[in-house]
Amino acid sequence: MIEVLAALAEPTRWQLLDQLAAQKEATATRLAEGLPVSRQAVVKHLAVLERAGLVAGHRSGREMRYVVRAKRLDETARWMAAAARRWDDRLARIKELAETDSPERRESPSFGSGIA
Amino acid sequence: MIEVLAALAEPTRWQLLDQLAAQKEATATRLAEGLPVSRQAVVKHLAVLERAGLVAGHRSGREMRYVVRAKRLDETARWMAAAARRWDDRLARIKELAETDSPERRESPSFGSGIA
DNA sequence: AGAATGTGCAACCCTGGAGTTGCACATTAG
DNA sequence: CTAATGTGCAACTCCAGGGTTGCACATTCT
Repeated sequence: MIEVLAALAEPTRWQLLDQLAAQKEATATRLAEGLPVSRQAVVKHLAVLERAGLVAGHRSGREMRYVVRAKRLDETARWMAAAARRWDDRLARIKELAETDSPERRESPSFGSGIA
Repeated sequence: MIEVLAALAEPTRWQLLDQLAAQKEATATRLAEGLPVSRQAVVKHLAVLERAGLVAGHRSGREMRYVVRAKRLDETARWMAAAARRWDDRLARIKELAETDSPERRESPSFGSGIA
């Protein structure tokens, strides 16, 4: 998961993904023509994206063609949404407990070492 | 947006976020106790998270307390889901055009320089 | 006041990632 | 066959980011 996020945390890679989404298939050489970086840089980016599952490559003769994998991005989005919900739930739970358990007390000792 | 993704592309930061979601509020010093890194490292991480809007800090006396911002994560998740849908739509469009326009032709010249 | 405790700043390593160039090898085109 | 085109590998530079330590300053506790 972290792998996907790391892959997405780079502007150049988004450009590649956008181009791929616009053309369905493309080679590293072709993609590099539309960007201010060398072909090799693009190759490396594609490798990262492939490891993350955001792109898939297949060879066709001497060419290596890549396709974008929208599914993977969607999975990640859902995963993040779930995490957000978890956080919300936990915080709501804490707040509720604080009010129900002892409305007059402040500074919940939840995690403390108890020294204070 | 890239800023948020970059902030999330780091395991240690997820640990911080998880701890914060479990405790609602915590200081850098406190968070560092539960992790194998120095307080200063935690401070830096919190700064990154705050810049990304995933966390908010407010001072209370000599302490600096942080709270997790689930909303921001949810926003990002939705943004990604939207991007995934866009990719899907574009590809579907391309496929459809290829079939409707000229079912017998292969190798769409969509992006080509036209030289070939 | 004096000791604890907690922040904030700064200087400093060190590794990994982004980018480049150069070259050898494979596959097509003429 | 020969030239053109496209990949793949390797070595190398550069710097941002994660981590550390040391110290000065602020706030609280007794």
